[in-house]
Amino acid sequence: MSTSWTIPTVAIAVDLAVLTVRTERLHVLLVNRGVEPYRGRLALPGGFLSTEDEDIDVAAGRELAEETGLDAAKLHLEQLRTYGAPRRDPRMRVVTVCYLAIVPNLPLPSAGGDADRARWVPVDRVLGRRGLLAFDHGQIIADAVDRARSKLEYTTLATAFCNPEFTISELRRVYEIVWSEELDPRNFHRKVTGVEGFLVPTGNRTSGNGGRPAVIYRPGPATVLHPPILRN
Amino acid sequence: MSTSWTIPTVAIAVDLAVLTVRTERLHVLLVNRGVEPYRGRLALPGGFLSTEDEDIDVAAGRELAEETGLDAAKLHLEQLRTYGAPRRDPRMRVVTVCYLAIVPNLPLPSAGGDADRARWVPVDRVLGRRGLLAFDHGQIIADAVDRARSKLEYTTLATAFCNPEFTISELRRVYEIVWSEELDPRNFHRKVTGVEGFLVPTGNRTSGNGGRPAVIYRPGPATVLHPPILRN
DNA sequence: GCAAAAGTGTTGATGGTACACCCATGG
DNA sequence: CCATGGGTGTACCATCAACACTTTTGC
Repeated sequence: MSTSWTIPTVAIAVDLAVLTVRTERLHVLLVNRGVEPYRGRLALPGGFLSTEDEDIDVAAGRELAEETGLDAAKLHLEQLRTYGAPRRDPRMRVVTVCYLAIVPNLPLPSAGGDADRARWVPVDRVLGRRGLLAFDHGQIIADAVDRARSKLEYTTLATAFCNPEFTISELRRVYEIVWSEELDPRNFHRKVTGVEGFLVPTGNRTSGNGGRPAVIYRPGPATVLHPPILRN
Repeated sequence: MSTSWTIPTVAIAVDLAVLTVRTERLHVLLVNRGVEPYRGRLALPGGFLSTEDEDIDVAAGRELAEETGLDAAKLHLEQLRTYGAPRRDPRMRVVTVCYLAIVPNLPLPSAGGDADRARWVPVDRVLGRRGLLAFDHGQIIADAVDRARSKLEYTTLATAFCNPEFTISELRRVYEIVWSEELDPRNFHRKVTGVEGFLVPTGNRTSGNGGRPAVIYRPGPATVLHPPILRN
């Protein structure tokens, strides 16, 4: 249970709550547990922290890159919370440092992985259902979704859900899907274009979608929204 | 380096950033380190987590009660962040789960403790000074102050700095001192009395301070501020 | 009365919602 | 031409900063 040190040691895990928007719903990345405990249930991707010289934030980024196949430096990744209830893992004392990651609608969630590797699950299918998720991962997902919903209001987080180039309609759909709330397209347009540094026009426009072509934007340098875009 | 398990173990510490307002300044509770490393420097109060069955949130509450002599259940305590840089402690790999606590102006910071026990230090004296604090505790205090400043805007956190009964002037001084910003007393009064569930009048008034007596309030049931009280 | 602190009323600026209206494309 | 989605103008409403003004105490 402990090492030869007089200071007791505890296992530390790093888990990821990776959120994305796909097929008009908010999804979370989950893996099928192949081992006990909670064998067969769904769990957040993650792993134990080694004693090697790796910052926990870096470890989370490495995990994220492994799971998504993308460069974690280009994705949104932030610490969410640390969970340390005494018997959350029946094997031993485990404290989990959890991270919230936001990724765009990836073409392949787990292209070159194992059979039972990560898959996207709609958030509203896992929340409120008991017996589906391992450990306290239901609570963690709920906290992650709360954080994401809240940060859409006063930060530029929504662009992390979008591809590198996107239209204002696509950005608005992110808000609507994450918040489960309809927004007025006209007022939304004015709000987001009015925030300095939020959106940078690429100079290109969409075509072939029916209707007037939309200006295509890239994320700007701003990280906070002045003024914020508030829910109801 | 590791136990008989294949899972390596790491030491987990729980540290507290306890903030209060006293003598018209924001203070943080610090202890003098009596042992290496960083012997003689100031550090946040805290300790290692044992493997015993104690939730980390509960462990933080116990630490807070020990340091302040107050019932932690009646104080504001929330998780701040977890710090896990590889060499933040030169002895071994230590990951620290940090908590932010807010307490009123206590009559005694460390009444019945050791000689070099905890003491209150003005925040503006420790921030930006190198060589004064142990470990990465300067960064942690900066994060704690940021969190507190931000939460005054949209939560009822400010009442946690006040005694159980307080006037609107006292509440305003909390905002002004934590934000380092002067507020208009008249508009502030209207704002805080306009938020439902923020303040509950006790029916009593102050006397003997010169000037018109102020109504004395208790904290109400609200935890979030609708509408928020914003900085400039 | 006078100083000091508490509390109210009012005005002009600003930001938000609701919605009428115009623009640019595909079919 | 018409449907569809993109984008602008505007009227009305809530909120807020600024500050004149009233209230209630101690001295």
